[in-house]
Amino acid sequence: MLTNTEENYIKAIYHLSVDNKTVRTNAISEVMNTTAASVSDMLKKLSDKSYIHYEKYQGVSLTKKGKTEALQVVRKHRLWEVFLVEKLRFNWDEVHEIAEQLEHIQSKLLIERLDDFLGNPTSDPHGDPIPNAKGEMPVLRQVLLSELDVNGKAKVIGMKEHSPAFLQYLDKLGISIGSAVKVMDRVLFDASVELKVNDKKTMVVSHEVAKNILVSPID
Amino acid sequence: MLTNTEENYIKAIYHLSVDNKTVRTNAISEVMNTTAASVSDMLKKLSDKSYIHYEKYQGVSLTKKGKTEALQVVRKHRLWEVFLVEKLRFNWDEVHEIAEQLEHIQSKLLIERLDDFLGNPTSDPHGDPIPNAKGEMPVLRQVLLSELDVNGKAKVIGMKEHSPAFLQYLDKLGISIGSAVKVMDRVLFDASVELKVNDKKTMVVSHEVAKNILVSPID
DNA sequence: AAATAAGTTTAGACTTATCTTAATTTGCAA
DNA sequence: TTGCAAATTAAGATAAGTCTAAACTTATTT
Ligand SMILES: [Mn+2]
Ligand SMILES: [Mn+2]
Ligand SMILES: [Mn+2]
Ligand SMILES: [Mn+2]
Repeated sequence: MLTNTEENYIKAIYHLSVDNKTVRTNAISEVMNTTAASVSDMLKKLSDKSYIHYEKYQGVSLTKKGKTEALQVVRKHRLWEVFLVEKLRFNWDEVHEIAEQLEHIQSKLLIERLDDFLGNPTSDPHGDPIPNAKGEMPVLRQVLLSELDVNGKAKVIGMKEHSPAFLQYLDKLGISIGSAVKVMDRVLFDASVELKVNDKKTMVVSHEVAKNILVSPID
Repeated sequence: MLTNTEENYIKAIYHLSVDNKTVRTNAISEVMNTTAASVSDMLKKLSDKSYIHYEKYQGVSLTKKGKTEALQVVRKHRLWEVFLVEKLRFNWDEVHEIAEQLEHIQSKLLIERLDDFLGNPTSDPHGDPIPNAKGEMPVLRQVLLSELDVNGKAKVIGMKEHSPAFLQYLDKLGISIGSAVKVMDRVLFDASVELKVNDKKTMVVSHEVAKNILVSPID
């Protein structure tokens, strides 16, 4: 089986594989908080066990086997986060560290029973999708921020408009992919949206802006 | 903090400390499935960290600190077992291995929330008492086997009669302290009890026998 | 008291997993 | 084509846990 550290490396590679580009050693060393040399060691090991495709100096990508493994770890992490929030009444910002431990518990049966117990959730408390037992990601419901109900929470998953002016404006507001947003209010007059971003900053954006932000609702 | 292995050693010492006698190296090596030499190494380490009282060649006992630590691990183990059986619908004979992993998860808050979520149970699915957050063992409810309801499950915690004849008879039946018993039926005519022991053997014992066996009901 | 057996400890070393520093090599962009 | 950033290797350190073999202690017999 995989050690906890191996699982963490594979998970890191998975998360760094946003587009289908190869993942670089330095990128991994950064998220794993270690040196490039250590990463090279581990890449060799993971390659020998055929969890990754590895060509020296060219970065890595997960094999089918590696991706399956990564998705299982992600699945466990997110299911445990749901458990902690839904059943044990943790806040969504308190659960990550504990889930980092729980995700390594080995028992297929346990995780299937947990999944059922939680009602087979499709996303975790942060709005991230939960892969099913086969490692398939659910298709995310996606709506425009302008369509979200008042008090609705969601996670920003993309922008419809890509002009620098728009993106720079979002930057200034502190809104980016992955941001958690909550609609605090909607102005009747012009459909401007009062938002809370990442549970911190409150701001108002115009309807024009809101209808260019794609979000995935969090139940 | 303690490593998982250190926690397991301390727990083993705790379980071996039935009376207040000292625990011998060989006894530990047996339950830990390792050699006496390895145990000696570890005892030195645990002694240096003052989890145990250790005099060479004289066996060990837990210090106050060590006992507290042991009870926390036992508490976690048993609470997780309750969770697995009560919430995830595992059978009581399927939960031990998983609890062996879960008992090492580090988070005070988690275990307190879990305890509340489970309704602050005082015994685990095997009838073993669950220490509270302070490490105090609950006083077990205890009744005579003769008083247990039909379909009631319990754990044997002692005998009232201590004659060799009685104890040898119990031996032959396979009933000892720690045995799980379930009352399958009670004969109206003479109050004989039909029992299932350790989820396996079914047998009939007289009322005279049943009223000399102390048990602790499992809810 | 010596001898013996049983139990325990020490010495020394091994394994596995992971990390580090300090070269060295490679790929690629200017 | 050269210079540099990125990546790899070499060599070794550390930590945790384990083992075998030899030495030692304690208890029990002669
Ligand atoms: Mn998380
Ligand atoms: Mn999450
Ligand atoms: Mn158990
Ligand atoms: Mn138990």
